[in-house]
Amino acid sequence: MAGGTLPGTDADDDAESDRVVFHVDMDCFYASCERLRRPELDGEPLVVGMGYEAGETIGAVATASYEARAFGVESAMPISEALELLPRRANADPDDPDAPDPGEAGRYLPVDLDFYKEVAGDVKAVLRDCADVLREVSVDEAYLDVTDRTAWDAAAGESAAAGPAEVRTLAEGYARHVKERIEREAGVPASVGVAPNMSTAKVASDADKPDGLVVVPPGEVEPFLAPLPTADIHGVGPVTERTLAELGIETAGDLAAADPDRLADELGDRGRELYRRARGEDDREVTPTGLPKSLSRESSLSATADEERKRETVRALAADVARRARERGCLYRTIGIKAVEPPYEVNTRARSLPGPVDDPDLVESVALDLLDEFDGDRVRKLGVRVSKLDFAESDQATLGGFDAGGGSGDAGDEPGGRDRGTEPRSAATDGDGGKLTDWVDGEPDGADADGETETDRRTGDGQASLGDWS
DNA sequence: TCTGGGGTCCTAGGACCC
DNA sequence: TCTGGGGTCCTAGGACCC
Repeated sequence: MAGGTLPGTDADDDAESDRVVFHVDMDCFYASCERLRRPELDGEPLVVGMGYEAGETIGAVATASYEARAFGVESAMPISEALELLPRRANADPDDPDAPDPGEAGRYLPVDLDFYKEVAGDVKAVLRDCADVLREVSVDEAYLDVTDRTAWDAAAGESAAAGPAEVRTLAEGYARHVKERIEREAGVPASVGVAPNMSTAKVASDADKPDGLVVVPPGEVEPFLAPLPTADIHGVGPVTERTLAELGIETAGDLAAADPDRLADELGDRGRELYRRARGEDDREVTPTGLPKSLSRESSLSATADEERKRETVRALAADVARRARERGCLYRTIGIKAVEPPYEVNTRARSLPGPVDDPDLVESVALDLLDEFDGDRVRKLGVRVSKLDFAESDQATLGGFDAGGGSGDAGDEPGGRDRGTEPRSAATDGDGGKLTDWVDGEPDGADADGETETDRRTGDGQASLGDWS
C-alpha cells in the first residue's frame, strides 16, 4: 500500500499491521516502590531525588508522585526548588494557622536503586511470562510483542453495533490481564499502551497516566495521533519541537501531512522517521534487550579548578566504571571522559586502544591523561566512560606496550580488591594513594520519621546481578 | 527552568587506505 | 604529486530518552 519511498523490502504485508504490541510504563516508579515498603506514604506528596546531599544544592528530582506534581514539582527539577514547593511536615509550625495540613505534608526520599531493581524484577517476571518477545527499555519501561498471544478481533459478546471505536478487542482484555497481574504480583501500578507498532504503543501508554490502559487498533492509529502535540511523538524533544513549530507544524497531524522532503532538509533522516511515526508507520520489530554499548559514571562538583579535586574525582569514577565492567564480564576498547564547564559546556575526549582490555589501572591513567587538557579550567561535572564493549570473552588480552602517562600503581582499591596486578606497568609516582570518598561517605543514617536526610546507601557497591537491566 | 545520572543514536570532519 | 572517488575508523558534539 502506498508504496512509500522506502524499498518496501518484503514487509509490504498488511500482516505487519496485525501485530499486537504493548508498551508498559510504570507510574512514577520510584515513588511507587517507596510506597510499597512504606504504605504510610500512600496518598502523600512524595519526591524521590538523587544526587542530593544535605547542605548541597546539587541534585534533581528523579520521580515525583502525582500528589507532589500537584504542587508543581516536576521530574528533573533541582531538589532545592522542589523542596520549596512541597509543604513539609518538619517545617510546619503547629501554631501557624496557615501551616500546611499535616495530612498534606510532603516527603523527600533519596533514590535506592537496588530496591527498585528488586521490584522491577517482579514486574519483569510477569512480563516475561506474558510476552513472546520482551524488550526492556529501562528499569520502569518495556515493550512486549504479544501477537501470538492475542489478537485484534472483537472479544466474545461484543457487537459491531457499538461502532468500531467502542468494540472491546481480545488485545484489550489481554492487556488488562497483564496490568492486573503486575499490580497483584509486584504491587505497583502500570500504564499500558496497546497498538499495532512500538511508537504508537509508546504514545498510547502515556496518554492516560497514571493507571492507564489505552488501546489503538490498527485502523485508528492516525486519527489517534493526529491531535497530539508534536512533542508527544517519541523522538521529538525541545529542539525538534521548536524547529517544527517554525515550520508551522504543531501537531502530529500537521507532521503527518507535511512534505517529507522538506522535513529531511530541516532534520535529516530523523525528519523522515518522525514523519513516518506521526503517520503511525513503524515496522521496527520488538527485539529483546541487547547488551549495553557503553558504561559510564559521572558526578557533579560545585564548579572547581582545583586539580587535585578533579583528579581525585576522576580516579574514583574510573575505578567504579572499571569495576562495573569487570562485574559484567566485558572488555572495552575506548576510554573517555566528560568535563562540563560552567555554565554548561559539555566536552568529551576519548582514546581508543589497539585492542579490548579489562584494566582498571589503564582506565584511570588514560582518564587522567585526557583530563590534563582541562588543566586550569573550572568544571562543574566530570565523567568517565568505557565503550566499544566486547562481551565475547572476558579473557583479557592486556597489551603491553601501551603507555599512557601516569602509573598510579596502587590505587586504594576498595571493593572486591581483586586487582590482578599482573601487569608490569610501572609502579609509580603517584604519591598519596587517594581514598575514594566521593560516593561512600554519607553520614551514619540521619533518618527519622521524617525521612528527609536519609542518606542510606546510594548506588553503592555490591550490585552484581543488575545484569539484565541494562 | 541555570540543568542529576545513565544511556542510545546520528552526524560531520579528519586520517588513512586503496 | 594537487587530483578522483570510495570506504572505514576515529573523535567530538548534539539531540533525545528515562
